[in-house]
Amino acid sequence: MKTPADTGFAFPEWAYKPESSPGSRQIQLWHFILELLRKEEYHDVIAWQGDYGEFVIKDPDEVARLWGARKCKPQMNYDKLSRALRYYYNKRILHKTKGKRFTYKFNFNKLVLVNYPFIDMGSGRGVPQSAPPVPSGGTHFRFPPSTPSEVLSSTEELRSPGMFSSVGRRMARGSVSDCSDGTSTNSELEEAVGAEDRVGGPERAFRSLLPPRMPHESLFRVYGGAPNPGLPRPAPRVHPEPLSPFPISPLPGSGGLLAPTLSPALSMTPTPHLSYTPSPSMSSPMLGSHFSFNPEDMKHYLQAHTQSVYNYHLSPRAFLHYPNIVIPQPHRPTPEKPAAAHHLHGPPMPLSHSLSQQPGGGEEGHQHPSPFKFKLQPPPLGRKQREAGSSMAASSSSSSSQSSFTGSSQMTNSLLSRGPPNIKVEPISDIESEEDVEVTDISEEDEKNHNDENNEGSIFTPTAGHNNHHQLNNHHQANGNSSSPSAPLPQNNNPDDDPDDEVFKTPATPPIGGGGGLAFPLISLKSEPGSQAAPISPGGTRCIPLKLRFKRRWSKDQKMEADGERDEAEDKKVRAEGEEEAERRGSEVENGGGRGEGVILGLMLPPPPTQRRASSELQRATAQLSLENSGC
DNA sequence: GGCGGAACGT
DNA sequence: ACGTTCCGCC
Repeated sequence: MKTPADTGFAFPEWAYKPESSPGSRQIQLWHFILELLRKEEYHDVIAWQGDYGEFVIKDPDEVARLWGARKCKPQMNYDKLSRALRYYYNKRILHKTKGKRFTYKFNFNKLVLVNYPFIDMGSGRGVPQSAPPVPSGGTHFRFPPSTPSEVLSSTEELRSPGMFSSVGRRMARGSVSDCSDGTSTNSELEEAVGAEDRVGGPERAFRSLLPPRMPHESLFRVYGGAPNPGLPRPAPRVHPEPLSPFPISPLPGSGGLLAPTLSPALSMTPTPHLSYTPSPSMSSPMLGSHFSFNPEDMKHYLQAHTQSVYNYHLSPRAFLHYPNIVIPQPHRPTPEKPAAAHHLHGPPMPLSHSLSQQPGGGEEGHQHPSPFKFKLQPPPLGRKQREAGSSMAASSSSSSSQSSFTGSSQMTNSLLSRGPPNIKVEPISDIESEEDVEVTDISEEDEKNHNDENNEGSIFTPTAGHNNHHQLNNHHQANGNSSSPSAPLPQNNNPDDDPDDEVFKTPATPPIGGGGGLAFPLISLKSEPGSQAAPISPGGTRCIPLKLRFKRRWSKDQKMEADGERDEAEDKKVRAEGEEEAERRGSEVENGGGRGEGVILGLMLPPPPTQRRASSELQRATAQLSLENSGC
């Protein structure tokens, strides 16, 4: 559809659809809420509160007014707004914090991230409201290229300012407009937006992303940055000015960033998958093991996130650690993937230049889009059906599984590449779900649950558990030992995939491949095989061309997806039965369930090639995010 | 305050 | 799909 080919990413509908996407023409309530949350000016009316993703509407009437202004619905009031919010329960975008008035909580697990990798929700427990969205560094993010498609299609676009320009215009325009109604309340937001317009260099933006604070780092198993295990949070958060959150500020070029900082998105989300899984998605090709991720993949992935970040200027938390991720492999010596390994240690990839390098460095590379797919949330069931159920029975009637999407992570390349990427992974005992582990918690702690909720989880997770373990082992071996030559990862991989798969998978970018676009994958492939050989071994196992690996993985993924869908269906049923609570927790669930849906962000793989939307969408969405304000 | 159905609009 | 509006119920 939209831009088909080009893109590599597919997102969940709600998350990214153009319409739903943040920037989309018609802003969605949750995007709007997020927007308010990230602006200090509105902290008196709405702010992050205690738990991760939890926010409180301090002034319901004002929030409603602002929302009404944005939507040109002067009649808006909290009662109506809250109704809209309640619809998000089913979608799993939000849930109500019981017992607290006007307090809701985002289920970031699944969602967002993609779009808003950086959001910082309250920073977890620790930080109450503040959650500054801004990434550290003061860098402000910029919107991405105007449209995803563009981005995807042409690598250059990302870099080129021109892209932005278009966006900027839109934004600008948007800001101005008022509702015909006469209520022009939106001015405030809009102003902010306007500020955003300015476009800086995209590149900078990337760099800028940094790792802000990591609240829960500990939570995550892996964190990259070896360097900063705990970032002291120096001054990480810079709040942007109220009005203009994203000033132009150029980043510090050089330094910025830790280059490494990768996408936070992951981190934030509870969902593990992404977070960490960088690999998986990417990994598909490479490693299967838990963590495996190729540097390349990671890069791509990260890049993608980064972009998102920019786009959204969300907060950084997400990033946490990507910079160098080290994976400890307690048990098995082998690292994940061969390729990865060397990448990590060794030579920076070509791609890397973009982010990793310094500003002057040059062009960034290319961010080729690679399609990922993610599955996000499960589709909510319609209650209608339920009703129907009376007659029909709620059974599963409709299947609306939107859950999957793909995204591509184009950008990641650079991220990882930076130097020696070390990825640190915390010990994984668990296994199985890397994913689970990874993310976990962040937010959730509070909730206990675990249970089910996961409906979502259910979606994906099929059997991962068992398999995973098994697989994992394999992976490890593969990686480390290489003893198992044949199957190093890819094949079996299911393992990694699985979880990851669900999480995100990366296809090889087939579609894209052709030609025009660049598929990053391709690139990576080339690079790998190339000279650097895998450290691994003689055995050569790993040598498998990435392409093949991807392919294999892909296939699996697809299968997986299929499973996933089924799960969803089940999910729905379950829900129907009643699991409200579960649902609520669902979000949190991630911990446990992990894999489930979340997926998050982006990483999941793409399913059928056909589906994948392009990355373009992604970008588009991001770009639009900013636009949202404009509204009416 | 909060929930969720229903009709309706886009 | 995604609300918006209205409304009854707890």
